[in-house]
Amino acid sequence: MDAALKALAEPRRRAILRLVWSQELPATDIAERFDDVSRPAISQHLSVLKDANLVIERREGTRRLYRANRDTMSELRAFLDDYWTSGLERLRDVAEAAQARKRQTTHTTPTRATRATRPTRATKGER
Amino acid sequence: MDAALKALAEPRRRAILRLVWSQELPATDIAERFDDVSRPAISQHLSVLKDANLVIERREGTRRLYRANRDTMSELRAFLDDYWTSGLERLRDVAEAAQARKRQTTHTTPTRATRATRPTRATKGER
DNA sequence: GCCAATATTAAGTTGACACTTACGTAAGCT
DNA sequence: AGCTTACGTAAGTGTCAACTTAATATTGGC
Repeated sequence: MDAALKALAEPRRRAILRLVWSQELPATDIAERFDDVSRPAISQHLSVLKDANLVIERREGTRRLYRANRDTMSELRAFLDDYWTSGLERLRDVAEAAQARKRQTTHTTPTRATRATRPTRATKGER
Repeated sequence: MDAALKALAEPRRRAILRLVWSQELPATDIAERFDDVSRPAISQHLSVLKDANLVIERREGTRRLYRANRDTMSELRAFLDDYWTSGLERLRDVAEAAQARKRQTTHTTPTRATRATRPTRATKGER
């Protein structure tokens, strides 16, 4: 999902994905729509999209036909919908935020040494 | 919308956005959750998120409080839902693919002047 | 086998960007 | 005023990724 999001951050790839959204197209056809970029560039973009599972490649003779993988797109949407609101640590964070703030205003923090209540780190590992 | 998508491509920023999703937090509190990155780095991320309209900044004394801008998030979702399926030029593009291919074999177009017959390129300008 | 067509891979360049440390700035204390 | 806290900005660095041109697979037809 991380890969998909990163792949979509690039406008050119969104344009490509759009082209093959409702049509299967060979690489050449896709590259021809872009007059400001070389064919290898498109090929590389297609590779990224394929790795992110956003397009599906089908070989036919010497040609490679691409079409959007809509399933991944809906998975992505589900991910975006859930990601922020998925609870549990959500609640923990909120609770400790208040406590952290309180710790600060209640009294002039005597020292920084009171590290006993170390705050839970944000999840670096992306869930 | 482009900026929002690009901002979300970075995992750290997603983590930050998650932190302030249901709570307003001062910059320091946010930075404290990340032990593997410096405070200025977080500040820069917050700046990006703010530019992308994904968070809202509120000043209170010397502190700056951040919270997620959920409106932008739902706009983004709507954008993702519509972008690929929004028809019209979808069909035009497909139709003109063959034409573009044909035109290439003819004489090199002398000037860009023929605006009327100019093919609608894949939207580089994002819609 | 050889050639042409289709497309990716290799190698290198460039610009963006996620970081770092150092410094600047603004608001509240005492 | 001077100090501290809270935070952003400047400047520099290393890495990554989007592109280029040149070279390299595959496939199909002769």
